[in-house]
Amino acid sequence: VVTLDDVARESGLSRSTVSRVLNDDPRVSPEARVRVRDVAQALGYRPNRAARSLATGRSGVIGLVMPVMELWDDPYGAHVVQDVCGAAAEQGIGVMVWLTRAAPKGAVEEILRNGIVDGLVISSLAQKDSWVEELLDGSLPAVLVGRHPTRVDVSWVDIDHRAGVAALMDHLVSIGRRRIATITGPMDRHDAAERYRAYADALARHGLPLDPDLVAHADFRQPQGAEAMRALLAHRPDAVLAANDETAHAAIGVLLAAGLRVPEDVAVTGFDDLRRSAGMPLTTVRHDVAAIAGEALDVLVGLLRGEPGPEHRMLPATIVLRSSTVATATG
Amino acid sequence: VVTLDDVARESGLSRSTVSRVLNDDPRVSPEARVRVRDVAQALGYRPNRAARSLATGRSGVIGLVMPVMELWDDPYGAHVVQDVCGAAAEQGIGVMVWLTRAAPKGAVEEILRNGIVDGLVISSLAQKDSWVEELLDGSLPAVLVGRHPTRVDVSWVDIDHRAGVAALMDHLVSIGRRRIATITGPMDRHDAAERYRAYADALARHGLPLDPDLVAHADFRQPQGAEAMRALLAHRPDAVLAANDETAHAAIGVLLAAGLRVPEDVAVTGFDDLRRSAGMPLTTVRHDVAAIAGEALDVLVGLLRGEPGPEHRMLPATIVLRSSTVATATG
DNA sequence: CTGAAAGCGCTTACAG
DNA sequence: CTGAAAGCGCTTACAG
Repeated sequence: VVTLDDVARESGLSRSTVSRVLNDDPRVSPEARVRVRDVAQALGYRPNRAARSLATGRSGVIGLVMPVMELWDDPYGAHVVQDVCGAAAEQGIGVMVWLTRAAPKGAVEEILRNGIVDGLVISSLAQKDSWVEELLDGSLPAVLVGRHPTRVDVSWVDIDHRAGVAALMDHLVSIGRRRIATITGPMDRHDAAERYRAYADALARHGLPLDPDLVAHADFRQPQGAEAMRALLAHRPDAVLAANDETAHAAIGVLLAAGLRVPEDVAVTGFDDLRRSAGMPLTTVRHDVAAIAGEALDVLVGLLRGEPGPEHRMLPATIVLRSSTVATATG
Repeated sequence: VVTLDDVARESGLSRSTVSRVLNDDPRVSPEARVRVRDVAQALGYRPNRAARSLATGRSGVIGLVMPVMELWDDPYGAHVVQDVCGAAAEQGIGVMVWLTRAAPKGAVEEILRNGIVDGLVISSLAQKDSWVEELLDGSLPAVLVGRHPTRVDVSWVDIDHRAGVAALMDHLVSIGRRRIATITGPMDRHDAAERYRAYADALARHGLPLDPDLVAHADFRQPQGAEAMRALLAHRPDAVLAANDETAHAAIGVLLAAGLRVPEDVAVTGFDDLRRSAGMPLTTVRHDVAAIAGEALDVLVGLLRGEPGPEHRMLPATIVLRSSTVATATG
């Protein structure tokens, strides 16, 4: 393989200069810059990451930690993995993934001291995960994705779940719905809890009662979502705010099977807009995971550069109207 | 941080000896071994991976490459990620994950030359993925997970899909079913194609006709699976071999909704047994992804040690009988 | 703007 | 069985 020495020899310059060019150090003459670039290109030079890492003390690799369960619930988790990896790749940063189990004994220690990652992106929607706290108390710079923790001393990036749901509720009320039911997600998850809270808040804001009969619990997945919808049926809602798109699709299936029209008889909303589904076009909130991942990486890179933390970024939630609530919508 | 030098100084031995102890080199006296271990422990020494990597030319990190789509289709993909990471962690090996998109231009180059991984675990069920070929033609040792490629010069680990389906079919025939329908997976995937082939083979073996009306196509996911089952309903099958568990559950839902009894009127089988579902206990084939991941890692570690390849390992498929085919089964 | 030199923390022939 | 020494391929003050 070709090393920095080879490039130096071939270009007639010193290793120092070659190194500077490769690291975009401004203290290099334009001529040297061009020459080095050309030679490096011609020789197909690629810096040795281990050597660089040893010299600088940084690896150019970050860790992504996520409970493996989040890969199950809905498309969200997979999007996080994909988009964090994508955003990192764009910056030449590598990603090591730890999919933690429920009780990751020793895992925290292992992650913190593995000695290969510079910092951490942590995705945990669970309301209380002791291992997250342990990780945050460790020595690695870290940023939380998709969670608004109770702790205010940690950096996080999240979208505004409550604003999104508030917009959906306003929309439902504006089209004349008054018996608005909800199917929640797993309430031990931060995002599900936030969305439910926003549902309750919106009812109050519009002077509507919070009817327990109109609240059904599910787990973000279709089978449970369908079950919840069947339970709701007896109470004749004229709208259903589902905690996510999967659940919304399941609900629509049940409604149609029961001979009801969507949206004429019952309007249905979802949350996420992560994948084009076979079902009816959904009025929903766009959960832009790619944007979240990009922001998270941005925050982490800042921390790695020594910028002061913590940094908090709340991304706006965009509502999209489609035919599950608006009969005339093009979808 | 504490380095190897610190351990050497503190233990009164040379760096060479300390290094040997840490690498389990047999040429060390028992006394030295104990002394070094104690001191290292007391000081909380952790080897610097970059330094070790630079000295040895190996990183102790492998790459996992998988099309991001496989995370969507069914629980299988997520299991691969989880189990490969788990198996690697047990051996102190790190994993970098690349979730490739459909057309990963530049990605192959990036993966091959990123300079940080020693070898690759590649998971691709697509029948033809040009990037897989490119990766295999690269300079990194690699093992394929869950695929039986056309190329015979590459190492792979897979379970015996055909044997699994054959066993399911024998079982269905043995309980008297003759109008056995199937709901396939996406036929451009190797696993789906294998399972379908085994279905056809089994029919022939039992002298049963392959009736096109009894074949419906789906994509491993519930909505399409339900659709396929509805299409099948008109042709009155007495059994349904679904391409995976998700599809089987969807099929059962449709059957029950149509007023049919499972298994009395229609027996249903799945494939995977990856997660405990809320639905009816399924007769299925156990797809032991953890075992596959373990074998794959074993093969890769062997290749990294310089053992000659390619290595091929076909794992047996275990069939489990439950109440979706056997009314008396305990589930 | 450029280069010689030291150093990052390990491993591994080589000599004893 | 043990140690002194060279080397892995970079970066970065330091001097010019």
